Amino acid sequence: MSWTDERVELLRKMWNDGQSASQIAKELGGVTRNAVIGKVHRLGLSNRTGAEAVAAAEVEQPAPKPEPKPRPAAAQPAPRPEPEPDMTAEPDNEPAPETKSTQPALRGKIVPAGQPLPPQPSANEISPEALAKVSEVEKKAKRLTLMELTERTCKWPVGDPATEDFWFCGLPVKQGKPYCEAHVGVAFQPMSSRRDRRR
DNA sequence: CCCTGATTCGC
DNA sequence: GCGAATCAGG
Repeated sequence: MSWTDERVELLRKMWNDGQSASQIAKELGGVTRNAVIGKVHRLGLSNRTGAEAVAAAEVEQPAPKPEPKPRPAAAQPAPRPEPEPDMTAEPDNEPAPETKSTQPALRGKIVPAGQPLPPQPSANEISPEALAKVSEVEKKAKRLTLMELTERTCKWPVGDPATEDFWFCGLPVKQGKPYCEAHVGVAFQPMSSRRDRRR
């Protein structure tokens, strides 16, 4: 692969967008993160300042790092892969026997548009904190595509699969979980209380 | 261990 | 110019 104008442009865009070299490399394909970094330096845009060096990429993302107050609000966290009730509240059991099929849990079937989430038993017993954390995390998400997911990236889907505005969290997963810490919080719910169903 | 960017230097 | 190897750090 060579650095065509298009590829360089994408590189610039992503770099100025705050994407990491490895992410850019994955996006471009055919190059390693080293190649990307090397190119970045040769292009003289190693310094990600938006001060002035930015001559060709005016895609400034207004989100330096203020102190947003994401309230628990959350009325519809779009996705809910598998709110596994989790019977032990302890991550001892491996829900996914498959080691080869890297396919996310949401593989099943695409819910016929119209009925987002059929099974929603006693669902939302998730702590408001967890939800707040999720919405907060989604701002820092890597926004990976299905193909970019690895065994160490959070596979929590965000957005509507039917639209372009769909991606996977992509942040580092927790332990051997399929999700990052924040998403594990909502995916694996501990038994609310032992009273629920005195089984 | 996973990841980040920075540098070097043979090609 | 390119990027693998390496370095330095989180």
